[in-house]
Amino acid sequence: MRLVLRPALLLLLAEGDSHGYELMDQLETIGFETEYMDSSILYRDLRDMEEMGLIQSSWDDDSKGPKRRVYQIKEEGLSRLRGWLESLSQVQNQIEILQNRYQNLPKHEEEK
Amino acid sequence: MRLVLRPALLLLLAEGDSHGYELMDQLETIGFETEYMDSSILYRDLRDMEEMGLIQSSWDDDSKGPKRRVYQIKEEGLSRLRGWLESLSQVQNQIEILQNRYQNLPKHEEEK
DNA sequence: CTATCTATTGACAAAATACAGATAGAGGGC
DNA sequence: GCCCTCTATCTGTATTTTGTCAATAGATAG
Repeated sequence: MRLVLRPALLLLLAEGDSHGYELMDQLETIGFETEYMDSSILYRDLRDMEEMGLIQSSWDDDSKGPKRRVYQIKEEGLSRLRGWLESLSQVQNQIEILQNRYQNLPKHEEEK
Repeated sequence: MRLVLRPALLLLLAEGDSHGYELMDQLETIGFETEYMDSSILYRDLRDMEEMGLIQSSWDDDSKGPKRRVYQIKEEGLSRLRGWLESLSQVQNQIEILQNRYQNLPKHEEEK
């Protein structure tokens, strides 16, 4: 889900420059199961965020293998990240309420 | 977002039968800002979940005003709710990691 | 020379969301 | 009666977002 994916990508880039293929791996450290993820979504999000002016890219020609497009976070990316994290904490709050109220369902007791 | 909306609707129905218009209000108790929400999405989600066999509806003709379609959760709805809550706790985990790592960003210190 | 890993991109179908109404009963104010 | 507001549900359609699948291409190991 983009809801978490984009903030995750921005955070990783805030921690250091990276390229798509590497970000894919790094996402696992944030709890994403990238084995079931299609990478095209990630690349698309990166290009979208570049269009939005949150990150910028340049070709890394020195590395071996196919060329990499290396992304770097911009100031606007950092402030957007802050904003996204704030709205994510609202989501977190909603989920927490759901979990709590589920535990307190009357009929639920018997199934324990 | 459907990601949280549907589990929220199911939970409310697990707590007791209700109809669309009332659910709209009840959503606020789960942290939704329904003033900015389009009700058509809610009604569509309810009908979708009925098609999925998670809930069932019947007309309440006794109430005054326009007829209400009252929804009731089914067994399948309850087990689906469990499943959705489990995947939501993964999301919760991801968000938590993001928040923590954001707090630990090196450059971040200066801006405090 | 072919299979695999690295790395990015494009095209199209499918699903979700936003937006903008249509319909309709009940009640209050004038 | 007429208008307005509140309750209540539903439909259509445009737009955006996602998912899926495949194409391309350099490097390396066998």
